[in-house]
Amino acid sequence: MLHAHVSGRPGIVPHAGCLASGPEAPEDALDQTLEELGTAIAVDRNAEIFAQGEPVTHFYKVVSGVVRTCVYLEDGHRQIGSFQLPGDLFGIGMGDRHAFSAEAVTDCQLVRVRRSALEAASKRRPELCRAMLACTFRSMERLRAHVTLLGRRSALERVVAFLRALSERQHQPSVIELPMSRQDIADHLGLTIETVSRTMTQLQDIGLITLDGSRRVRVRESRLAA
Amino acid sequence: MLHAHVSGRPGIVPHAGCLASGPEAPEDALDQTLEELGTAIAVDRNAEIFAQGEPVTHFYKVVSGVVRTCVYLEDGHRQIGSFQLPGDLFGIGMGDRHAFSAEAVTDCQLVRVRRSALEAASKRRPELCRAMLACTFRSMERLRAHVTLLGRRSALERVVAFLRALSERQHQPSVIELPMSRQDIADHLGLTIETVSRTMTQLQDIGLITLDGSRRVRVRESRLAA
DNA sequence: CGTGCGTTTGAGTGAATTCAACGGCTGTGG
DNA sequence: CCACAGCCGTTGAATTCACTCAAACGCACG
Repeated sequence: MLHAHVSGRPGIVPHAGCLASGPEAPEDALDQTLEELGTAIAVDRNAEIFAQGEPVTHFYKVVSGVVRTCVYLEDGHRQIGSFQLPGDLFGIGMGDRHAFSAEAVTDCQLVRVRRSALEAASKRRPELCRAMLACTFRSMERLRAHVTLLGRRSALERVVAFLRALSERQHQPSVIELPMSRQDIADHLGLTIETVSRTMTQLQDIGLITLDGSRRVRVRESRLAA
Repeated sequence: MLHAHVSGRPGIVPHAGCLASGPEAPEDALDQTLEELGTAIAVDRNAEIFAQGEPVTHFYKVVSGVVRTCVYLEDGHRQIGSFQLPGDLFGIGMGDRHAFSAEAVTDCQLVRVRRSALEAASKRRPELCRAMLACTFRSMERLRAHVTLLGRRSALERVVAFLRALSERQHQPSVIELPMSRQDIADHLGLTIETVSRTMTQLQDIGLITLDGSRRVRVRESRLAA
């Protein structure tokens, strides 16, 4: 079911980090401003929020659900740069055109803000600019961590790191809900779907995790040590 | 370690893929401010500029030479996130501690600015904050491009992309000077030194490039097609 | 109770790594 | 000026890990 249903119109802008960014002190003002200036929209699972190459007209915040930002390569491959979880901002950038696409991994509730509105507000209120800066830096930290992950690590290390990152943002750290498909995970970690699957079962065989269906992972022991 | 001669440079240096960021319109103010507030320093080849985990006290701009920013992993591996070329800024971030190290690839002339000084200036002058934001966004674009590169591409594609990015920042696009070692390139592309070497000679066998010593590459034909 | 998609599992292949040795440039000291 | 040492880069051989191709499984949905 590929079908959009973005109340209003399709969207906007480049994204943020690697696996989300939680709200924090300096961003409270930004967060609040987005809510004030923005409008709530609903997006269906797998719907496109904005496409690579489109003009950047809006910024977004995830209220509920999960969003993926990805690049489609000439050879048909897809690279998922990051997943956005509730509380994360994405689409904030400077370019006139989106460098990547954003798509809903699950049904989503988003807040959408006109780029022009946010820019106008940030001119009046310098602290907004500082908040955006802080937000962007944190996105960059995560992106950098992802570069390190993709650099020279085994399939097992990648999957473990991925699960750990997810678990850190979950309420119940010992039970990880995977909102995305194996294909999504593979495209994020630079692996194939088969390798992700094999690695998961390998982790189960080792005794690190227990698979409860394909979308739920129970973590044995307290921690996923590398 | 102190050495001046920081003439205001004309705005040049377009930037490229995953290699640094060149000054542009919105950053001119930032660029100029750095020169005003900062002091010139010289750094020897392979010297450490700052280390992972150290408190963030300064920001830097490359005047001449090349800098690498890298992360050292527990297992001893090193991941080079990016190379900074003349005109590029680095070390700008929000955290109290550096998430990565910076080292001189060649002898370098840098401009160093106290973090506190820049922050104070940016409070007085909102346009500085906006300039930093723009600068950071561009860094992020490059980082994102690098993630895509590392995701799922062959050694040949990685090396070609790397050479292309370098050539785009070179005065003579058809002659690429490599300031860094094979090990540096390998750690940047997520490959081994042997694979980088083999791929280079392979490119030469194909007829795409000519190696003129290990640090100079002549590009045959006009373009390095993917 | 089928149908279809996503996931798992299997077998074989291939690209990049590891291990190992050689070659060549640079800089230093005789 | 030449000889040598040390480092960096290249090349070779064998191995390994992830990929490709292919088929079976299982769960959700109609």
